[in-house]
Amino acid sequence: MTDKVAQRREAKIATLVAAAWKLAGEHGIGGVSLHALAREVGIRQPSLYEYFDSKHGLYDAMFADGNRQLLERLDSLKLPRDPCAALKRYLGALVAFALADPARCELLFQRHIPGFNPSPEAYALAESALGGAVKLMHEAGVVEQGDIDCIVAMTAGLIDAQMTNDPGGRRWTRHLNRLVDLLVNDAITRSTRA
Amino acid sequence: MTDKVAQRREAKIATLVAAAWKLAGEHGIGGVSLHALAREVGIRQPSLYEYFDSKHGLYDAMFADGNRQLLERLDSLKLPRDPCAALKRYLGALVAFALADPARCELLFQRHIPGFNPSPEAYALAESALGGAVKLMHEAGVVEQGDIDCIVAMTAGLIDAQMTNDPGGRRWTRHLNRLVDLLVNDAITRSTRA
DNA sequence: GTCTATACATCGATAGAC
DNA sequence: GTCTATCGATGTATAGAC
Repeated sequence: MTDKVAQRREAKIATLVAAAWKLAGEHGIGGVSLHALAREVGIRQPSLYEYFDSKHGLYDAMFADGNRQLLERLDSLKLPRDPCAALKRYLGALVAFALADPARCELLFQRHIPGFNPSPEAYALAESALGGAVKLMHEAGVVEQGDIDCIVAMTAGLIDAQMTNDPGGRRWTRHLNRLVDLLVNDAITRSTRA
Repeated sequence: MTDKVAQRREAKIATLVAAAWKLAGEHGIGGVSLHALAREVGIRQPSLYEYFDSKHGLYDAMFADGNRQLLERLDSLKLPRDPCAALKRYLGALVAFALADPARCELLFQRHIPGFNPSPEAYALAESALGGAVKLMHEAGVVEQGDIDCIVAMTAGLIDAQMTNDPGGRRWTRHLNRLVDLLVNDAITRSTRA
């Protein structure tokens, strides 16, 4: 019935998004064009408008899809009991995920698409991933917003430097655990002393 | 003589670059078009090819110009004698410079122009600014490349988070001095203990 | 050195037949 | 739901007259 129809439609959208990721991997996230996407899946470009309202609609679907991939990966982690160790494991997985696909990283963690802003529903998925990190920071004793901001920014800085200057390497990311320890300990020290 | 000609030519190029910065400030660095630039200075678009070989040539001139602005600002700093304080002053000036103009920051410190890579001469200017920071880190006792990388990445992370999430504010940048202290002290501790 | 004119490509989006 | 056809805008770059 209509369920079957909707199901096939969702499957087709998934195919389109997957093809879009393929193109993004080859030409960068900004290099994805609707013409190329249609060619990739064997249809004509105007037919895409049956599935996406606009190009931003495609980006939004990709944004949601990428964040769902991330959440899936984070949810599957077996976190150690020690809160700080758990935080390091969580952030390490996040960093590895970001670096595994530069184009995906561009869309999810950087702002490379002029005029694109994710829909509230898609953005909620991204918030969820960040929320997981914040929760672990709290458990590790990092409660001040400023200290949380620092850990987030430092992690993002490592990702960015690694991807820009040494893609595929470990020159920057190898310092993640040490820096997390450093910032967590500093945050705890200043919190308890206050 | 020919000096006068060359001089007027350089002045015109400077005018063009300034106009390009104006457009970049209004529409983002990627929103600078040669048509708009020509219109801005009252000439026709093909005439620009008298001054730049291509659009990347324009970007290269802007990249060099932006880095010259940065070096000028950094050179004019009165640095305190204490090496760590000097480093903080230097990085603080760099962060302020980066945040003062988002479009300039896009071109100089991020990689937002597909296919653009600065010429060796222009890139040397950027290296010079970074070199100043590295020199101060050395004087402050940070000698390991890994520790230098961390301070650089952390600083860039603060800039990026600040510009993306709170442009014009201080939510992230206010932690710069504290984090520099933290990372410098940690680097010194591990170096002398080794 | 600046102009007119234009080539040439890409892209997002829409109209309407089937 | 997919197609053909096409619009309309934007963009870089070149040829050649003045």
